[in-house]
Amino acid sequence: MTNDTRTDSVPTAAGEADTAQAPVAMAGTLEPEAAQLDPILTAALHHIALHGYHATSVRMIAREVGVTVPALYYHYENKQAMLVALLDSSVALAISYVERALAAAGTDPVSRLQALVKAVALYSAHHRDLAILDSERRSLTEENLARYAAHRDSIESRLHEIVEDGVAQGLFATPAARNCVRAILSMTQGITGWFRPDGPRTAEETARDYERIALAAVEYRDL
Amino acid sequence: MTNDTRTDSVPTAAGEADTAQAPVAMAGTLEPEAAQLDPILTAALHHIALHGYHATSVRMIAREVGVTVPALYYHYENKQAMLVALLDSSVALAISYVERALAAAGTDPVSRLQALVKAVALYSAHHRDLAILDSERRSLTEENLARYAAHRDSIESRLHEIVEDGVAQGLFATPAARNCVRAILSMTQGITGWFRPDGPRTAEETARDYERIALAAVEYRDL
DNA sequence: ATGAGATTATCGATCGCTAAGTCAGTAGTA
DNA sequence: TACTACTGACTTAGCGATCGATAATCTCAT
Repeated sequence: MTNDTRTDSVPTAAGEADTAQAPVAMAGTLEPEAAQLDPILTAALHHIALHGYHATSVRMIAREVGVTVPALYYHYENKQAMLVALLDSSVALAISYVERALAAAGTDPVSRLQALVKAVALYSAHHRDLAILDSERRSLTEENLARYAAHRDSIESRLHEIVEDGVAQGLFATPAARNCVRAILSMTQGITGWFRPDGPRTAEETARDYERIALAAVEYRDL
Repeated sequence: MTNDTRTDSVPTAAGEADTAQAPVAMAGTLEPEAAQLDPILTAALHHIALHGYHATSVRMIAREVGVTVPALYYHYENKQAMLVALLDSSVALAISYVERALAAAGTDPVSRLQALVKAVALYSAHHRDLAILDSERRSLTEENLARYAAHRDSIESRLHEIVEDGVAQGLFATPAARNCVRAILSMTQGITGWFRPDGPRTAEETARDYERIALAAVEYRDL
């Protein structure tokens, strides 16, 4: 009972004292909205992102929350339901980044490609734990995986449209659009693997690098 | 105690007819050398690549090999030692791909970049199971991880040298060499996530796409 | 008095791992 | 050739710990 697949987002103020939004011309501001996770999911995310789903026991989660194990099962049907809820939140947040960026990006394939790459890069850097969860999708049951994959693929579809558009308009010269899309998404999600918030460069600087690399990858000639 | 952390000499003489060993180092030819894994590691690889280290029990491995659990412990000190042996094999094979390709590539940064990307791409496509193991490195103990990371980083260092070289010679125009290197490696390793040997395109065709994308990414102007 | 939300206590299954025994093959000795 | 000793490669049996999950009960605020 009481399982909920919806993403409950309580719109409290995102108390993140982060660096100011990048004043990039014509690109909409992307505010990292705080992922509103209940204490159980927060603890689950912490452990799963660090050690993986199968290496995380419900007892670890309960201990971190400060409750006993059955309290977890009052809110979630089983352990898998917690992973599902986390992946739902994760993909929802990623898509909200992308939608918001594209909505502010106009119709030019160049600025749309930049916007999408910036969105995924900032999401990957600002929400590393959630973004890393993507690698835990193989622990989903078949139907849960199918649902997740559908949402996830929507981002790839958006990117594919943009690249095809750019090729059709003669802006991008890549002869391998499909693999270009895969490459761009792989490399941008790869940011989760090395980016550290206390590292030498900010997420915004990193995102700008990746925007340029992505434009170069599709062989945009006027860089 | 039969402990032995180094290259395990375990029954390898499984009479399996595999591809002929042809250590030919012709320019542009990368012979995928068969990964020589004993039956235990073969079974372990199969399960771990599919479901992950922590989701794989020693009983599953034993069952697939056709022996009992203690037989596994006669050859490997513990479960972790099997993962270590697999990751050792994996990184050794990857490096052998890269070394062989670079040895045949001359000194031109363009052809060296192509060679390295081709090597990693073909490794990722031809040995998906081994390549996917990279994501299991977080299940290593601290010192095992350090050893693995050192080997793994050597490939990144090689690529970084090549890119810096190309920039110094005015061949590559990228203003973000470090992130370019990360992006190229991420995207190329990402091939393991979608490539299927029975898919519409061969590993070699895919590798050629990625060579071009990588050259474009470092902003090589004469594509 | 009721129900949301937590607790105590415990279930059977499975986990990684090991002590001790079996047994075929090989080397050494006469 | 025949007997002995030894070793490598396994098996049977089972250890203690932990796993995900549940039944029954308790505690309050409404």
